[in-house]
Parts: sequence; C-alpha cells; structure tokens
Amino acid sequence: MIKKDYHHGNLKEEFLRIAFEFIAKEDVEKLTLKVLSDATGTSRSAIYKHFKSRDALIEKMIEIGFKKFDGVTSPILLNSETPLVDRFYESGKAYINFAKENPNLYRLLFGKKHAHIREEIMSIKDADCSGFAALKIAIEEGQESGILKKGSSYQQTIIIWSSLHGLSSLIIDGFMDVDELLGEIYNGLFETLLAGVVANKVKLLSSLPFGDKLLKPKA
Amino acid sequence: MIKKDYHHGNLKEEFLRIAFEFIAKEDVEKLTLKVLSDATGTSRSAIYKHFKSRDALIEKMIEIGFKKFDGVTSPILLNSETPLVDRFYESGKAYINFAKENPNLYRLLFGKKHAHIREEIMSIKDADCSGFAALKIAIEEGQESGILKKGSSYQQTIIIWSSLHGLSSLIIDGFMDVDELLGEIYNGLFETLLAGVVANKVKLLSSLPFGDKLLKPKA
DNA sequence: AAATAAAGTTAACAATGTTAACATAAGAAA
DNA sequence: TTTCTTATGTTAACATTGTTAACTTTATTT
Repeated sequence: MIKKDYHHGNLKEEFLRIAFEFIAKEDVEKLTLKVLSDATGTSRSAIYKHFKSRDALIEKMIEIGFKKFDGVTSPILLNSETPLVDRFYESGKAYINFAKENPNLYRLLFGKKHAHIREEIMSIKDADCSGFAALKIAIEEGQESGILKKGSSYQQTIIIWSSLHGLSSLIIDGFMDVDELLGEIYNGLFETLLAGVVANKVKLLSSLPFGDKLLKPKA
Repeated sequence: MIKKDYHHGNLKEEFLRIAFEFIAKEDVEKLTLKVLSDATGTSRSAIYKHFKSRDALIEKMIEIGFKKFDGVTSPILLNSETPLVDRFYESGKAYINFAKENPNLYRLLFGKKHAHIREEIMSIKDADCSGFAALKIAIEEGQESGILKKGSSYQQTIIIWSSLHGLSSLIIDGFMDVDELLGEIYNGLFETLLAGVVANKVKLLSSLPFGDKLLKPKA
C-alpha cells in the first residue's frame, strides 16, 4: 500500500533516518527542524506529531545509537571462542574506530547534555548488553581464570573505559593529528593497561597484537 | 575617575567576569547575550562594542580558561623540588579536581566546538607553559634520570593525558556516582599508568601516595 | 572649541523551537 | 455506504536567539 501526498506514511522513521544521515557529516547541534522538514518535504512542525520535541527525537537517536555502539563492542568482548586478551585488544580497537567513524554520534552518546536519558536507557535495557557491562564481565572472567589480578572489577572497568574514552575523545575533538601514530599509541596504551590488570604471577610479553600468547607463567 | 550612566567604564571585563560567574553554575550553552546585558544593566547589543560576536567572547573565555588550567597543573609538574613521581601523582589529582570543580569550563576548554581557537592559543602562547607541554617535559626528565623507560615521550604523554581526560570526562558528564570511589580509582589508574612508563630495571612498590619511595632498583 | 573616536541605545532581521487552530486522510463503527 | 474518530499533516503566530544598521551620547584629541 503506497501512500502519497498528505500522509507520508512512515515519517517517523524517515526523520530518524535523515537525522542519522545528517550527523554522519555534521554535529547534532546543526540538526534543525528545517533540515528535517526540507529533507522530507513536510512542514516545519510536522515532526511534533511524531516526537514531543526536538530533544525527544535526539534522545531516540541516543537510544538507537547505543544499540549500534553496544553491537560493535559487546560481541567482541563476550565471544568465548577468542582468547581473552585478544578480545580486550580487538574491542578496544573497535571502540576507538567506532568513535573515529561516528564522531558526532559518539559525542552525542557520551556527552553531558543528555546524561539523563542515558541513565534511563541503561536501566531499561538488559544490563548485560551494554559495552560497559560486557567489559566488566570479561574482566571478571579473566579474574576467575587467574589471568587477571583479583580486585574490584568495577574499578578496573572504569580505569580501562576511561582510557579508551579519553583517547577517543582527544582524537575526535581535534587534539591529535593522529592517523599515523594512532596504532602505536593504542598499542602502548593497551600494553600499559593490560600490565595494570594482569596477575602478578603472569608475565606480560611485548609485541602486539596477538592475544594470550602475550601471557606466560612467570619464569 | 569614576564613570557612570551612559558609559559603563570597564564593560568588557565585566562581561567576562559575569560569564565566568555564570558557567560556574550553568553550561556555557545557556550563556545568552540577555544574561550578560541584564547582569550589567546594558542593552542586548552593547557587547558588540567589545566583542565581535558571542563566540568571540567565548573564545576569550577559553584563552583565560587555559591560563587558569595551566596555572593549576604545570607548576606542580615543573617544580623540581618535589620528587618526580609525587609531581605526577599530585598533578593528576589537581587535573581531575580542576575538572570536577569547573565542569562547564573544562568542557569548554576540551570540547570539540572551539578546537580551532585552542590551536591558535597553543601556538601563540609560550609552548612550555601548557599542561600538555609540562607533562611531556616531566616525562622526558624522568627518562633522562633513568626512572622512566625510554621511548616516545609524545606517545607517553598522550597515553597519560588520555586517561586523565577520560576519567575526568566520565565523572563530570555523569557516568559515575563517584565521590566515595574516586580516590581508589585514581590510585588504581595512577599505579597502572606509572607501571606502564617506569623503566624495567626499577621496581614499582604499591600503596599510594608517596612519591619516589614507590620506586626501588629491582632486586 | 571643534572634530573625531569610543561606547552606548533603539529598532529591525532572519532563524530557531514551539504551540494553537485548522485540514485532510484513514480506519472503525454505524 | 455513511459517519465518527483518530492520526497525521498544514498554516500562522510566538518568544527567544544572535546580529546588524542607524542613531546618540560621552570621551579624547587637535
């Protein structure tokens, strides 16, 4: 059933689709209602039949955005067929690449402005799906298997998360001319962070990347 | 010479003073020209005699803000009377405290939106004063004295900076209910980062804080 | 004293998000 | 079918925003 003219049909999804298309190139700040109405060929206030406000649309974007983000990071961390250290290494890389490829979305997801909706989303969704939760689970797995040192997994999660978030933010917010150096910097960061959580009786070998070969019982 | 009525006298500094007062409590986004004109008892467009635009005022705030920020972090890092490790420890703490005490300013300084002016400021000002430059210098000092491992000081600076920036950002952007845990988390992060840059022949003892006592020649 | 520059005001602009009142289409109920 | 209701769109108006132009007043220089 094709709909035309007055009734658009699926305007709500169109708005969201266009909005994501837009922030692929420009900051969400510049996403005005005019942009959306022009792109859909509707009037400026049509959006209010589908979203309570501009902010409500943006919050919907955040909800969807977190699904995308978690869909990139969590599966890597929870894939038990891969050695644990490889999972850390690859998920960290995926994290940073997500930020680099979707800088405006990343800033939207992790910025201050919509912190309230983030909390709502986190509490509503299955806690085990979020990237943060997945990292914590993986860390606990490492602790139980003896590879990682015992201790507060929450604390260790925050430390690792902080570092990834910080590096990603510095990159996408224009602190580094990065593209040549990023590989080295990431490897350096990873080695440092890994050394911080690895159990004392396990020795950390250098030269990345390749997972659990990095870890050997100390001579 | 006291000035009244029509001519305000030092409106420019008044605007800046009020602006900083404002972002002590609210985000810079909400700092409108009306806020400034109301607070000074002037008209809405008076500001244009002193700043080219609203953005120009905000960029001036960034310039001043970086002086404040660097004034808090750099002196600690460059104070050669304090053991180097203590300097790292205390400056990192000062960094995070600055962010916590001035969240809106911190976000303004390190956010994406005004990246261009940040570059201008960094290139104009004496490079050695910036917090980033000071950290790099301190790291190089540690490398020369043999405490820290040789390697790219730029890379190590970015790794440490990233982690501080990330932790600060997560805190002020509402990811953590932090106040009880922050001390432990910071100590954990510091130990991890320090372990990552300390020279192999030097052993890192636990239990913070206290500077170079942390470091002993390996048995 | 006169001329000029500096620092303020007022009035108008277009753009923004938002709302109210109205119009049309779609689907359910008669 | 016809009618009622609801969903979904339009148009017109608002206040708020940053900004500019034209004008006024004060301060400074000549």
